Amino acid sequence: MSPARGTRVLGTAEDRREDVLSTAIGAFAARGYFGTTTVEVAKAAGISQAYLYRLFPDKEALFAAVVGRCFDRIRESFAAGAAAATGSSPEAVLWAMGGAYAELIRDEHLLMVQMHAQCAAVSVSEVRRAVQQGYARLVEYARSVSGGTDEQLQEFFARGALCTEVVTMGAHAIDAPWARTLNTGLRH
Amino acid sequence: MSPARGTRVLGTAEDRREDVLSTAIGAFAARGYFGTTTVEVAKAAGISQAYLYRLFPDKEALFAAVVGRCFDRIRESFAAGAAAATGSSPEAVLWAMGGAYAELIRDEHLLMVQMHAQCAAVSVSEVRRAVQQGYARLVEYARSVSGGTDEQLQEFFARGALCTEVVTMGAHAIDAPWARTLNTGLRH
DNA sequence: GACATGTGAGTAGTCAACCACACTATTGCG
DNA sequence: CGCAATAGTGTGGTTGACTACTCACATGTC
Repeated sequence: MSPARGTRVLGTAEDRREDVLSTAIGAFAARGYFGTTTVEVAKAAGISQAYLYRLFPDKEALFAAVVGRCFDRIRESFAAGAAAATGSSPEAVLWAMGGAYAELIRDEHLLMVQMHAQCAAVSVSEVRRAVQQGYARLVEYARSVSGGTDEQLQEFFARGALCTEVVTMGAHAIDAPWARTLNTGLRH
Repeated sequence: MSPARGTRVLGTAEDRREDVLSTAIGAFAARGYFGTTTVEVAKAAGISQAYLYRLFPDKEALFAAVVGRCFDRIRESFAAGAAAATGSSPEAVLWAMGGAYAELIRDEHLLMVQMHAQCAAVSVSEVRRAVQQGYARLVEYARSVSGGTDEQLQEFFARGALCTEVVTMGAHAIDAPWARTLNTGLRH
């Protein structure tokens, strides 16, 4: 039965948590863990700050959960890329995963949260744990699905790291020799 | 003539600014632009917060200056490495510069400010300008002194980016397959 | 006397976290 | 079925601590 007009409709807390995790990526993207207020996150999710604090114990846990969510998305994109790879050599699979990742980060918010997570990892223990665990899963997944060597995997993630740096500093939109050097062959 | 005992000795404002730029690297390292207070920076430099604001117009200019200082140090380390290179091939020179850089970041503070600068670059215009300019100089310097190709230079900076990520998340101290994969051959 | 170096004591505003309370759904029971 | 008790969803308003930035004033230097 559909609810009467004008009355409030309640969802489940779990639904709301999902909403928050999705919208908070956009909220944290610009100024990261320290520079983003919990009010901004709540507003982005369309809930009150008070309720945000009922969904997550504190700001640290909230951000760590958002970071975990970002890693999940990346892992999913790896899987999609690997599934669509033309060929089964490590090179072909890694190349396809890189392409899927490049597609994923067309929305730059995710990339920036990734960067901010690295920064917060320095001094926020729960975030550091999330980043380490996220990377661990990413590396092992990439290894298992591609069968690449340590060197190939390292190169793969090094290019990802460079890509992140280039985009956060805005070099991908600059037309100068130094920027072209960094951008060469990068599919952001 | 040495000043009388117990009286205050004044330096020049320029000296103080230098002090601040050096000590502020340590202050900003842990929590970055948004997470570090100007009081902390002043305390690290041994001056009052009020005087800090006479030396720098605002927090943004202060942090941008600190970032510029970090890039200067990196450039110096590149020069030292290049000077000590055994051989003049691009590979040899880049390898030597990488080694000097690895030596420089034995003090992890510099590396972390570098990371935080990337993050702040997303939303703080003056910092973004400092990062772009710093990278531009770094890339062009590395190119001119090594004579490397775009591909070689890109690989060089990609490994630097990976190194930064690994250290900020603490993976260089972890003994697990995924961490070893990322660390392979990295001289942090 | 003129100017530079340097500080204590603010101010107006912001932030994370909390609490009392209102509203909605579900369940138990006669 | 009726209806009260219970549990879950959601918010306005507050608080105490903190933050970037300022100003009047003191001290040292030429």
